[in-house]
Parts: sequence; C-alpha cells; structure tokens
Amino acid sequence: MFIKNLAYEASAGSGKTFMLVVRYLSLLFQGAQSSKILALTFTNKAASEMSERIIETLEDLEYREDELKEITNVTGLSKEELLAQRKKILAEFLQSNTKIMTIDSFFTQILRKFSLYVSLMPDFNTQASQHELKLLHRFLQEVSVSGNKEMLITLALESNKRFGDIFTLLEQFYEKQDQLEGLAFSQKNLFVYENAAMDALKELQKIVAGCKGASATLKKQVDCQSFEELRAKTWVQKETLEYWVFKKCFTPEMDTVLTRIQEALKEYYRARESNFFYAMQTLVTLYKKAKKALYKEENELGFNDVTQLVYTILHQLQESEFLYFRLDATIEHILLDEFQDTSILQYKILQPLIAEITSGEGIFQDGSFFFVGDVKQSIYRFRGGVSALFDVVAKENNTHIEPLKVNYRSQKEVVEFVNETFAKIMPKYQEQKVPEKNNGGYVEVSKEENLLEAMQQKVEELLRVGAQLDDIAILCATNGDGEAIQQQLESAGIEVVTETTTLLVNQKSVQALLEYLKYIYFHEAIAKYNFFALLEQSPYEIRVPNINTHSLFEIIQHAIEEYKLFDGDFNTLRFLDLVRGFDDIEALLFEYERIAESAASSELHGVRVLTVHKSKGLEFEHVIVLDRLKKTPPSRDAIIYEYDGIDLKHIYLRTAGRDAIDSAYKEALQKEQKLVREDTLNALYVAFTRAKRNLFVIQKPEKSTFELLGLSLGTRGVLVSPKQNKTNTQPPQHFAYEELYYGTQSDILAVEDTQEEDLSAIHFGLAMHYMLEMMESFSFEAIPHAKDMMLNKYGFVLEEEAVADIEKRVATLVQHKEFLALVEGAKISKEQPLKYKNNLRYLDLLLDKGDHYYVLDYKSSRNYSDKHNTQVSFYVNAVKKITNKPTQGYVCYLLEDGVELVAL
DNA sequence: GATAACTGATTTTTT
DNA sequence: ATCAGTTATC
Repeated sequence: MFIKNLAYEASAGSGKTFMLVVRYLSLLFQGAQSSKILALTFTNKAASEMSERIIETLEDLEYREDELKEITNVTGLSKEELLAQRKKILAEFLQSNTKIMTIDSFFTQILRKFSLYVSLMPDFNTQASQHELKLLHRFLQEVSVSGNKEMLITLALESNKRFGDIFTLLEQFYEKQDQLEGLAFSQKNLFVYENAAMDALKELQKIVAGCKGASATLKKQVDCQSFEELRAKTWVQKETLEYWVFKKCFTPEMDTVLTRIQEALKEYYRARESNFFYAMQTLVTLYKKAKKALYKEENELGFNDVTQLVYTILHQLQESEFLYFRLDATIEHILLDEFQDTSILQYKILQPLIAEITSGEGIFQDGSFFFVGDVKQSIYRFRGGVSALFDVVAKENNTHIEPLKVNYRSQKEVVEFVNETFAKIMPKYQEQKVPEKNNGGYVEVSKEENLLEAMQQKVEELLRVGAQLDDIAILCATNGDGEAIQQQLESAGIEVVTETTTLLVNQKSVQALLEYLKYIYFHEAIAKYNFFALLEQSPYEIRVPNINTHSLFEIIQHAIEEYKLFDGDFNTLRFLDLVRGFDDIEALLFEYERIAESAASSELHGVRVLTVHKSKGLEFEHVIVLDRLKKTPPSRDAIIYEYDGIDLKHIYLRTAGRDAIDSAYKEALQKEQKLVREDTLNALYVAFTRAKRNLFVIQKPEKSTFELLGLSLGTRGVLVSPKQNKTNTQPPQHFAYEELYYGTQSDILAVEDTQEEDLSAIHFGLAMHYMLEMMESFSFEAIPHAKDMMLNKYGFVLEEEAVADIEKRVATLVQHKEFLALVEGAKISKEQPLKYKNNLRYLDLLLDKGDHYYVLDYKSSRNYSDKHNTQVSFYVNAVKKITNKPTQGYVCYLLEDGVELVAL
C-alpha cells in the first residue's frame, strides 16, 4: 500500500538506498513526473548513487526480484504492468530534468533564481579561494570604521580567545541568528559583583586572622590581592569550608561568607556572559555587513551563506511570489535522505513546501512526503545537525514512522555483536535481524599495548586468509591517526589509500603557483596579492615571462626557482610533474579543478584508511576499528547552546568552575555533556556497522574510546574470506589506451590561439562545452540550470552577446531531430575521461546504445575541420578497440546559423 | 603516607 | 578537560 507521509527509521545496513529507490520508482510507476519529485541527499556521491541505482533498476527490472516485489506491494500494480511500462518510464526519466541532488545544490538553485532580492548576482561563486581571509579582512575594516576595535579586543582578551576563534563564534551566531532573535543581552557593570565578593572575602580574612591554629597555607589561600586571584581559588567552588586546612578554623559563619562569595561570583559570571553576548551581537551585525560587502562587490558566498540567504528570501517574499516559486518549481513529492543530519534552518526552508504537500490540498492532492534517517548515526551535531528534528518533523507532518528491522549488509556475527553492544546502552535500540543466507561473520575485540603494531598484524592476518587489499578498511578517530596508520602500513610494504589525503591543488604551495599563473595570464592584481599572501611575503612586482615563447613547464619551473618555492615541499615537484599533461596556461587554469576531481576518485590499490566520520554511508568487507592513538580532546566550545527539542532555549558562555555555583548553568552543561556522549556512541555505532563480514576492534589498555561500551574481549564466529564472485558494479570506466598521437583539443585551441590571437573565441568555446556538460538532459527544461552553471564559471569573461549566442546554439541542439535520435534511449556519458599515455582527455559525449557506441565532439566553428576529424577518429578508434563494439563518430557543429551533425 | 592545590603539557569530527 | 608531577600540610 502506498502511504503518503512515510518515514523509515533506517538502521545501518537496513537497505535505506533500496527503500529510497523503490519509493522513487513507485512514484514514477504511479504516474508522477520525475521533474516533480524532489530527492535530496547530503553528498554528491549519495545523489549520483541514487540516480544510478534508479537507472540500473529500470534497465534490468525483470531480474530485480526484490525491487519488483516491493514496488508491487507499494503501488498495487502487477509485475506485468510494471514491466510493460518500464521502457517508457526509463526513457522519460533520462530525458527529463530530474531533481535528485544534494540539499545544498537545491538551495543554490533557488538562490540563483531569486538572488536579485538580496542584491546578489545569479552567477555568484560559493567556493572562492581565500574567501575566509578576505572576509576577515573586511570584517576588521568594518570593526575599525565603526569604532568597535576596543570591543573586539576586549572580547578576545576576556574570553582568552584568539581572533580566529572569535571568528568561528561569529559564524555560529550568524548561522543561528534566526534562533537567537528571542534572546536579548545587555551591557552590565562587573564591579558591583567583584566588590561584593571582595567584601565577603575580607570577612573571611578576619575569621582566619582570629584563628590561632591557622596554617601558612590557609593564610595564603585567603590572602587574595585581586578578584581574579579569588576567582581562581578552588575552595570557592566547595559546598562547605569544613575541609582541608580550613577545617581547623571552621565556624558556621565561614560557610555563610562562602555562600555570599558564590552568589556574587554567580552574578559576576552571568554579567560577564551577558557582556560577551552583547558584544557578539554587535560584532555579528558588522560581520554580516562584511559578508554583504564581499558578495556585493566580488559575488562571493561562504558555506552557510546560501542557506541563510534562501531563508531570508523566503521570509521577505510576498505570499504570492513565494507561491510562484513553488509552482514554478512544481514539486509534488519530496524524498529526504539522511534526515538526522538536516539542520534546523534547512528544515525551516523546506517546511512550507512539506506542509503544503502533506495538507493534500489543491494541486498538491497527489503529493507525498518521505524521509529516511537514523538518529543512531547522527554524528554531525557540531555542524548544526539536531537529531531531535527527526521525531519533531514526523509529528509535525503526521508522518508514519516505520522501522526497518533487517540488516542486509552484515553477516550474522557482526549484527549480533552490534545488537548486544548497543542494546544495553542506547535507550530505544531496536535489535536488527539477519537474513538466513548471511550466516557467517567474525568479530574480534582485543586489548593491545601497541595499537599500530596490532593493527598491522590484523591486516596481515586478513591477507593470509585471502582477503583482498581493497576490501580492508581501517577506521580511526582523527586524520592525524590516519597518517600514523598509513606510515605504519607503508613501512611494512602494505599499500594504502587514504581518503584523508588532501588534493594536490589544495596544497598551499600549489595554490601559490596557481595564483602566480593567474596573474601572468589575466594580469589581475588580486592574484598577485594572493600569491604573496600564500608565500607570507609582502607583495612586490612580478616579472611576467612571455607565455608564447616559454612552455608552461618552463614557466612553473622558473617560478619555483625564483620564489624559492621548493624548500623541501614535494608538492611543488608533483605539481610540476602533473603540469606536463597540459599544453598551455589556459588549459591548466580552466581545468585544474577537474583534474583534482578525477585524481580524487583514485583507482589505486590498497588498504582504505579513513576517519569514522568519512566512513559514514560506506561499507567494507573487512573493518578494523582502531582506538584513538592520542588523548580524547576536551570539549571546549566556548558557547553552550541549550536546546529543548529543536528550540534554542538559552545560551551560556562556558566558564571553568561555573557549574559548582550556578545550577541553571550546571543543568545546561550536563545536557551538553550527555549530547557529547551520544555523539561518541553514535560514532562507534557508525564504525562497527561498516563491516560486512569481519570486524576487528582494537582497544587500548587505558582511557579507551570504547570504554563506555563495556566490551568483553574475545572472538565470535570464524575468520574466513570467501572468494568473491565479483558482483560489485564496475568502477567508472577509464579507458586506458596507448596509440598513435592524433592531436587533442588543446592542440587545436593552441593553434587557434596563435593564429587568431582571439581569447574570446577560446572562452566562447570553453563556455559552450561547459554548458553542454551541465545539461542534465537534452531538453529545454535543462537549459536554465546549465546556463546558470556556465555563467557561474565563465560569466566574467563573456560578453552578453556571447552568452545569448551560446544559449541559442544549445537550444537549437535540443531541437535537432537527428541529434535527438542519436541520444534517444542511449546511456549518456558526458566528458568521459579517456586515458592515453599518462594524459587525460575528455570525450564530449559518449553514447552507449547497448550493442554499439556513438562518440560526439562539439565544435563551435568550422575552422580547422580537418583537425577535428582526425581528433574524433582517434577517439572512435580508441573506443572501438576498448569495447570491441562498432563505434560511429560525429562532429557536432553548433554554429551561429544552426546545428550540423557530420558523420565520419 | 594521605590529601588537596597548583603547574604545565596535551588536544577533533567537516557538507 | 584531564592527566602527571610537584609542593605543602597534618
């Protein structure tokens, strides 16, 4: 039966993606259009996985018994009816403008549509380099101009915080500004309380002076010259002074005085807290001003800005306009993934949409709302996630919550181990069931002095029983631990793949080089300043080499020498090596981000080493969970946010020793500590449930992170690693090919460059390619979004006419009958990487028609058409050789006066 | 020897 | 925040 408002409490491995896909397909089979189904996930990976699963399932639906059965259950349609519709639905899905994306990209799209409401250009940039630095700079300017320098300095000094930490707090305040609105703070005078405390102290001093047996220590304890000294004493936090050196001189009056001191201290802390938050609120207004200036002048947004601005817009808009947006977007069904990680603000934006749909009125009467999540896996509280949201939202929208009780991921021993471990410690833990075929598995809990050595031994043990290197994952607490693990394994000759390795282009020295190249290419002063800022030098004139007579390699080599960039940093050398794959500066400048992307999805072999946080959503055949190598860090967030459900009740300034004298603060602190404990517990749950077959838990003898679980040492089950019948889906195809050199796109662009010296033509071509790449389908609906994306990337180098021209050409393409016939029913790959020698090239469009392939290359002009032909022939031959299937090549000319498809 | 206060070192997770 | 180590007192 189809339930309109449904949520799944989806424990780890219980088939969450399966249920999402089934839900999505059920909607399609019931006649919903895919453009009206909004499916939101948290990561790009999850979004693309979902799209892929939907297509795959539709492609071979007749063999997908589980899915078929579930869809029949949900829709009430028979198998035959489903199979009869399958082809049509797949074709429609592939053609239409689907809305399966991350929540962030969804909000980004909304903001692009409505950006003008907040004086923002639609082609804003969300990931500008040096954004934080620029913001800090502007913020300090604002503070200075408004005469609030003093306030900022006092704030930093009084809270013992660096500017950087204050900056983080400002961002938090900015993020929660809407929730903080109800809380008011004023400036208060501290001297009243300081004096009251010091007065009381004087009486205590009198009592001590009158006591003959007072020890030197006691006199010293009471002899405080300043309020600060008094505040630092431990005895002010005691319930009574009838202890230690005080005991000898104790009288009941001493405790009366103590209470007076404590009362004064409590008020002092509250006043200080009020001053702190008052200053914060003042500074946040300046912080917002700085942000606004930055996005108005440079069109740059930070991470939280998109969500914040969308929220602002939704509240500013008139009801009718808001409705317009909803109608325009035509969303009738909402599917939300990983709901436990949704932030309150994100939900508040979606809430009106959801409410409209669940009310079932008007055009939404066929609408539906569906979400899946697992509060046990909520580990992103520090990023704004509030797990209470799950139940609140279910209640608010009258949603039926259904637990998924079967674990399809892990073998029996692992599931039972997890059940036993967490049932006794998580309040509402639901035991997971295991299908009969998963009757194996192995779990080993051990306590070891040397964690790294033990870990290495476990890896070797796994390899001995036949485990594949790639199927082993080691989960650790921190990135630093990951590096230590990597070193240990590599020195033992075991290959390692770290997800923690940051990308080469994100390294400081490489970024400096990129800024240098930007400067010598665009001659923009900002790049020069960035360059020297990254080098931590004051800027001076850069001698610009002739980019026509020197190769890219030479230019970079020269820069490394001239600015002494090597300095033991091998990243520069690796970058230099990588640069050989690019023919000229502009190829590099426009493509380095893409190179980074393909480098990230490395096909390297080795043991996976990653943090528990990064492992979320992944699964591995064999998992080794390693205890923290270092100490557990203290929780030192300066501000304690006290929530009641999803409502922010109060905020407190974390102060040592305050809990002993202020009961309201104590309560909030304890709540916070409970949540921290839950976070730890959830992280452990995530870690343990990543394992499919074999799980090793390596504990340290003392202060173990696993202590709160009360694990007993030992093993269960039998350690085996059955030969895998490689059922897992193939990794994205990378065509490896070594053959004759026929020329590449960059060669041709380079020729155009020298002959025409017309940069705008190159930008035009790059922008058109990019827009075509961004087309989610070859239909009219896909144009606006693709255009936005193109503007975002190339808008600043294109004339208005050029933009209109590109759009016109793309529009002509999606009406071109011959082209549409080629695309029809094909599995489409855009910008398919093609590897030859060690260089990556991209096929503009590769169409998989099952028994044959089409290769298409877009061109914006007829110049050099001979070269185009040889180039495409090269691609065709490569694809033919690799796939052993007939392949036809086309050059697709998108010209000013129409589209022309030339077969080779 | 037991007890308590103080000093100094150590120390995360990320779309 | 929490540990280990040191110092002072009874």
